[in-house]
Amino acid sequence: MTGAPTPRAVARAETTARIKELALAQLAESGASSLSLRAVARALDLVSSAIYRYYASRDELITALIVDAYDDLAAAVEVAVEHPRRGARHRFVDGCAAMRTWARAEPHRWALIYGSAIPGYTAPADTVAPAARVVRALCTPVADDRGIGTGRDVGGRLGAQLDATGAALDLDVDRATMLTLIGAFGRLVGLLTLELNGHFVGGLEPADDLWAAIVEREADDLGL
Amino acid sequence: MTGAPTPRAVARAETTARIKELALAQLAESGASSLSLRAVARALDLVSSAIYRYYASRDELITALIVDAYDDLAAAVEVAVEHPRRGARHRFVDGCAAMRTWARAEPHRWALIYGSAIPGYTAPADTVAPAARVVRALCTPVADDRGIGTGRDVGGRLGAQLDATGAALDLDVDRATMLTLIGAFGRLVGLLTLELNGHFVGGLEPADDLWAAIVEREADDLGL
DNA sequence: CGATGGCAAGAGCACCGCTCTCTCTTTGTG
DNA sequence: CACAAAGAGAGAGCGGTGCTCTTGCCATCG
Repeated sequence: MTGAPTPRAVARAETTARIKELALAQLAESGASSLSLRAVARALDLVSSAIYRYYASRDELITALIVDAYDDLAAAVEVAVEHPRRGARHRFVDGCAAMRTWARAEPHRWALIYGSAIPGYTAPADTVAPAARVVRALCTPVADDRGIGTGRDVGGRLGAQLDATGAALDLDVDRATMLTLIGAFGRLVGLLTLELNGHFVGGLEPADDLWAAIVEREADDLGL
Repeated sequence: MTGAPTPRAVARAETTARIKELALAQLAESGASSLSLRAVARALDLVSSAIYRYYASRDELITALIVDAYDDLAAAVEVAVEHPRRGARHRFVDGCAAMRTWARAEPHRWALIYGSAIPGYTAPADTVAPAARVVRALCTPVADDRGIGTGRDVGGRLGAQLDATGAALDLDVDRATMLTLIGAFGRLVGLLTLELNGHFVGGLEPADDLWAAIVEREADDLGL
């Protein structure tokens, strides 16, 4: 069945990939909300209606781009974090650096996944697994280094939520560490969002030093 | 000159306000990128081209909404922070709570100011003062409580950037505190963005307890 | 009173997402 | 192998968008 893919199937896969590729290029220079299926079709020498053979709607194309972006970012962080010879602290810092590097290189794709949701557009379930992969990758150095513990435990509803989150991410860390990790991830996302959206132009640009200082502090908080 | 505004000027101001008001309503239910001048015109019983007498372009209308959003959020935080009888820590915590309350009540406006920048749209200079007002309001409890100092100083380029930022915000705090404040603001923005965009639906929703725990930690870090 | 200038209207341009129908070609099967 | 089924593109079309330009009305001010 899968032995010899028919020429038509090959062509279809190729066209689908080209559409995504051209959409990405267009995204890079005009942003998500002005992504035009018609323009993609034009660039492909196709009539606009033909696009709908490949993506049922503009939202479906955007969803594909979102999933790709998550996967791409997650892969970048995973690679950065996967240095077996370095200590946990170095791996965490490298993971953070990889995230910022990716975000600065692909600000439009960053905006796609961590920016404001497109109005009326609700992310389908396909996106949650890739999204989780990103935060999981960033957390693995800490999980691998587990055993330190911050002393304080977290109880109540928040404790249960943290347990559930750790389980969903397949991370074996105590609650207090999980809380710190979520806080760290939130901080990274926030600072990156602010930087990419130009909120730092006043006096904090370039933000390399700021980023480094913050990440070091975060590593301290994580007991790395 | 300003003694008796002509009826025409009054009518113009009124129409301008109504346009903004209707645009805001439309924003609330459809999001920024689907804000339609034509729809606003229809709701106003105006022909679409007439809108351009009041706002030269869609971007200009959106800019007006952005400035309003900053001002509104800043006012909310300022009120929350202005309790003279409470201690600095309480005031800071209240300010953070006000920010989250506002963001959850007006997620579309939050997205407008802290979400991904609209493609091709570059925020005009008019927006930086209101934007600074927000972070300044959040920082005032700490600045009022100054004198503690975290011990460590920050040198180099980052130190200068922190000085510049403190000056731009008209805040008299030492560099290490400024760094912590920026980190705190970034974290708040990031967590709020994640929450509003549904990144917590897995297991952290509702995020009230998470928010409370994070803010308490932040207050600790600030030495409040 | 008469000239000026703000204001609304309407037509129009170039674009958009999406649907429908029609035709042609590839595919898989009886 | 022939033929029905399914896939792919083309084209027309609908209702929507931001924005421009021209035209005519009417309040305002010299």
